[in-house]
Amino acid sequence: MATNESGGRAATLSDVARRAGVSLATASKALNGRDDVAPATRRRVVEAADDLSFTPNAMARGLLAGRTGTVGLLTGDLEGRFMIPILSGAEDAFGAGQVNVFLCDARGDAIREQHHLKALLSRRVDGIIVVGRQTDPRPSLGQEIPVPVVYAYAPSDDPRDLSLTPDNYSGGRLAIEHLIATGRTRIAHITGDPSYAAAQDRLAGARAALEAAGLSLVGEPMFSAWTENWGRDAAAVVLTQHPDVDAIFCGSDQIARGVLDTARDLGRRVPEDLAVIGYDNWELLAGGARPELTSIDANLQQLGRQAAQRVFDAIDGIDIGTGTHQLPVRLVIRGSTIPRR
Amino acid sequence: MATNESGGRAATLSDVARRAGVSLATASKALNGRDDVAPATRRRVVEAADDLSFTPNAMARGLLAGRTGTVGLLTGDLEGRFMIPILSGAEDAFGAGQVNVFLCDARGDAIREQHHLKALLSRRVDGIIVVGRQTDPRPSLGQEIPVPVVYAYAPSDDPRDLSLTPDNYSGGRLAIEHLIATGRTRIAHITGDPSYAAAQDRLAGARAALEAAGLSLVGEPMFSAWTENWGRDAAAVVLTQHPDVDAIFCGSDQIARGVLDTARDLGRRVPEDLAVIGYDNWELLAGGARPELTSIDANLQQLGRQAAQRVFDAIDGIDIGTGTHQLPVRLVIRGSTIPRR
DNA sequence: CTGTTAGCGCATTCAC
DNA sequence: GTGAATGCGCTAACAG
Repeated sequence: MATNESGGRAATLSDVARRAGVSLATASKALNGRDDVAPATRRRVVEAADDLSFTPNAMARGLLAGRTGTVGLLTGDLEGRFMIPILSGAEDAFGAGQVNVFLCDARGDAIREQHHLKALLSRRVDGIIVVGRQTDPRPSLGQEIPVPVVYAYAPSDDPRDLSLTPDNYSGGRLAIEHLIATGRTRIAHITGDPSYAAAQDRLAGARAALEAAGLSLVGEPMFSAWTENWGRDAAAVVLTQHPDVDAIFCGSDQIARGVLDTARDLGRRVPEDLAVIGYDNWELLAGGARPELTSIDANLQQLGRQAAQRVFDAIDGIDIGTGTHQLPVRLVIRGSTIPRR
Repeated sequence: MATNESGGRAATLSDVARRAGVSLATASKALNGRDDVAPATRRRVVEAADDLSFTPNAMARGLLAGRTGTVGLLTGDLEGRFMIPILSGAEDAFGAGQVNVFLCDARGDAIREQHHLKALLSRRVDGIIVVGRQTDPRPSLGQEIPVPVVYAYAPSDDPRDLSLTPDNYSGGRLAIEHLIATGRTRIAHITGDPSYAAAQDRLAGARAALEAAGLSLVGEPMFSAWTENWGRDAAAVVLTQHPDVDAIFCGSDQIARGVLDTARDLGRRVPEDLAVIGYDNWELLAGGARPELTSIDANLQQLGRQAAQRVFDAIDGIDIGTGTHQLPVRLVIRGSTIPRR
């Protein structure tokens, strides 16, 4: 709880002006660092403002300026693993630029999303970032929004929008190239829900890399859920049906954790007998695994930062372009693919 | 990206009034559902507003009303595991009440926190929730804040503030009572960083429950890090030094995961030979474990919701009280403490 | 029922 | 250099 400082509302610029014995206009100039004000006067004003712990009313200011210095972050699902880094990156970028972020969680509900969108427009946000929960294209907010919109993670289904999404194809390719570089040739793939674009894109990248090396996947890719349990079960199948497999590319770190479990149960040494590579580079899972998990990092925080930057640019009138941009991912090598020295 | 709808700025209430052929005031009344306006007139106004896709300017409205319908969420560290549910709960509660949330991440930096606080006050938020990253008391924002402040998770160190924090003591007690109820008597404790109040409080609760049953911990509680690796290492020590241990109470789910690993390595069957209980009920870890992990859930989303409710109440002039309130936690039973039927 | 008037807090013309 | 007006978009008194 808190107490009001001076009995009533917050101090206003008139209060400051009165206390400093100057006019409202002069007080404004003095506090805003305009140079057509006498040094002595400025000092008096600043002091008065300080005494009253005056805080300029951003609303009043925004009303005049036409910009609010706020942006909306419209997320599809806060709980998701991928929101946080993106959100964090965006908040970081905006925070440095004196911009404040309205957080709205639509909870995967289109109605709620519409409601939040309306609220954001009512607040006259200068821009909006829409963060989806999957990398599958999502419905566009439409072209009628009066402020710049950038889609992050889940691209918009309208090519006239600007979308930033991780390059899952390259991720799959990177993973396989790394496995091949460490001498693996019998590579299987265990991944999550086949209805996810992420699963399909990573697989496509993986296949391209294999093909480029004159190889192909051992067995069919195994699809099911993005869970540890699925990783365990699938690995048991793979290692039984194809005992000569020397590497498994997993669609997520969770799956990879399950795979590691089963590998140990079946007496396969990782990485000597079997290399395992995950996806997402979720520190909690990758760093806690035994051995630690090599993984693909989608640079999500970076993605959030870039989305923010684009919104910034758009607000400044810079053309930010359109279309879906695939942002680079990176390989993080740990002990599950190369033996410790 | 987006296009401006009508070449210029967003439609204003005057635009609507003009188009409907009424005065500004009438338009306002019509749109705000005041009853002293003719039905026909209202229809015309609403229609005009619709045509122009008029969205009321919340700033202008707020300027008049003295309240903005916004609150600040000042977090210490977005990345942390505990922020999200709290944040999500708060956003949920506020969202239902037409309130929008400013998200500010201080990243554990006092300077940045001060900066964000200033920004929030400048935006004239109606209230603030401060979410800390640990349950240790944190410095108060002070009593000079002109709006209600509620501290969540990390309580304020000033008893004049209102703080909501999970009841770690009860959590420790619940865990032990459950183990005892399932027939365990040789119980060890492996937990995280001893400098965390959470570690100490949970331990204290555990000790109380043991004492009440005429028991005591097997060996000294083992403190180190909140990690899977520590859980593995510590479990090896415990199970070697005290082979007769029949239960391990872990300070976090991560630690518990490590303990499960070692238990399997050493041939202990869970839960038959050894019961393991975690803390936090992190679905990802608890649900993916083999067997699934019994754990203590701190009801963080609920905590976030309650914090929001308190802020609501305070805004409405209701006295929300002071002091640190310990919110109830709950036991979630899974296969690591009771055998599957 | 409807329209006119007066601000909310501030930045920005302009005169002085 | 400084101060008196003007208006951002809107709602709440009033008066017609």
